[in-house]
Amino acid sequence: MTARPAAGSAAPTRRTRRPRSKKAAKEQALAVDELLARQWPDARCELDFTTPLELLVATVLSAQTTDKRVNQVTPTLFRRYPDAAAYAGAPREELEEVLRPLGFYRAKAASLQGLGAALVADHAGEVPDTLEELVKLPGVGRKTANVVLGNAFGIPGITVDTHVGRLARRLGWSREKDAVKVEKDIAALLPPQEWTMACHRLIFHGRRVCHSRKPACGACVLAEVCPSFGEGETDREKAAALVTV
DNA sequence: ATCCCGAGGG
DNA sequence: CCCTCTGGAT
Repeated sequence: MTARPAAGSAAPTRRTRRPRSKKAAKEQALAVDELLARQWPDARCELDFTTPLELLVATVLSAQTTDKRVNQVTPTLFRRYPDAAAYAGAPREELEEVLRPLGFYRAKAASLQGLGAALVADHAGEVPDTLEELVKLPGVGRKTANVVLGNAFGIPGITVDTHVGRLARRLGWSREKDAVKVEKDIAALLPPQEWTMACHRLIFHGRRVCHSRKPACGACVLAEVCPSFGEGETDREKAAALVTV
């Protein structure tokens, strides 16, 4: 435990707000979640799928690729490879041809083959519904596993991708850069039933407003509750944001 | 040039 | 921790 300055004393000048109580932190997180829910009522998983296997495959393919482009290849993919065994037995070149527009197509083709083989070998061809089992599958990391849990099985999962990690830090929810630690920090702030949708909202917001390089703070509904408001903008933009608010 | 809801390997 | 895998949009 490190000593903290007494409340109300001449506060040390720091960029971030002084440490809040656990209760206040949770209230801020809930407020953020509600504001984002209002702003992005259509936030959801944007990958097209009808089964856990389809979502698992689509999520593996979504690495460094837009969901829109994944959705362009998955109809062909799902028709051609209807089950885990089909991916395991697919000719490598045939798989690569379908995946080529996505980027990383050789690695992704290998992932899908290995994934199909592992599902057949260890799970009777079915997609497991626990984090531990999912992350053991080749090509499936913690982020992919949580997407499948939350969106195919309805099991609360926190998806820490580039957006969720960045927004969690800007919102003061975490100071960590390690995704697993960020996940724990978010888990302590929001109730499990909010986890999956909260992540979708954070991702929507990250893509449309809270950009990595040039966040549009002037257009952000979280301006009043965000400890990072105004950071990362040019002076001109900061001034514009202030007069707009 | 930089960015996309990453994962695995060195 | 870094690097690589990859291509299309902006």
